[in-house]
Amino acid sequence: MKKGMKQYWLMKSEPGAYSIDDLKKDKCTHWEGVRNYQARNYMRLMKKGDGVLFYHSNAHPPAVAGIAKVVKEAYPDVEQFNTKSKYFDPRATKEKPVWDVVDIAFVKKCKEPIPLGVLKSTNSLEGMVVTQKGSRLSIQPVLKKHFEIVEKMGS
DNA sequence: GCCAACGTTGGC
DNA sequence: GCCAACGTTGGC
Repeated sequence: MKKGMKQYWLMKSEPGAYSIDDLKKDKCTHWEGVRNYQARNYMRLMKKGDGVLFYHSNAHPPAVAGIAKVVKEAYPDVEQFNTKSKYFDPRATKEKPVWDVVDIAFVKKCKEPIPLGVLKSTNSLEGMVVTQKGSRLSIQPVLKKHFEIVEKMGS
């Protein structure tokens, strides 16, 4: 990836836990609680300004609900040090943190959420990770062309 | 609520 | 290092 080249991602959240409306209200949030190495590694690749498809998982239907952007690149998740937190990790130390967060900001909400079923049946989105069977990863890379198609579908 | 698809853990 | 058991995610 060339320096300065904008990248695109999809980030999943259960709307009952944190929805696009919560992000709209908050304007900006720490994406805390990622406890999967592959997802963490993708977060570490994120650059300020990258585009994010905000996806509602475990929703009815599951759908892309809006657009966000990266405003702060990966830094340690304070919850891993908090013994009271469900995200506490006894292996993590301040010197050697294990888990990171990024900060994302609200950009816009889709006029209508774009259901997973529609993404799957859109030929031009073929190969998009979220449409593949068993795609549980909570953070996924998205191709520029796919991001732009989905963004257009939501406006 | 079911279950497929993973990821993680721990015994060996 | 292998792999069975277990836990979690998330669509349906």
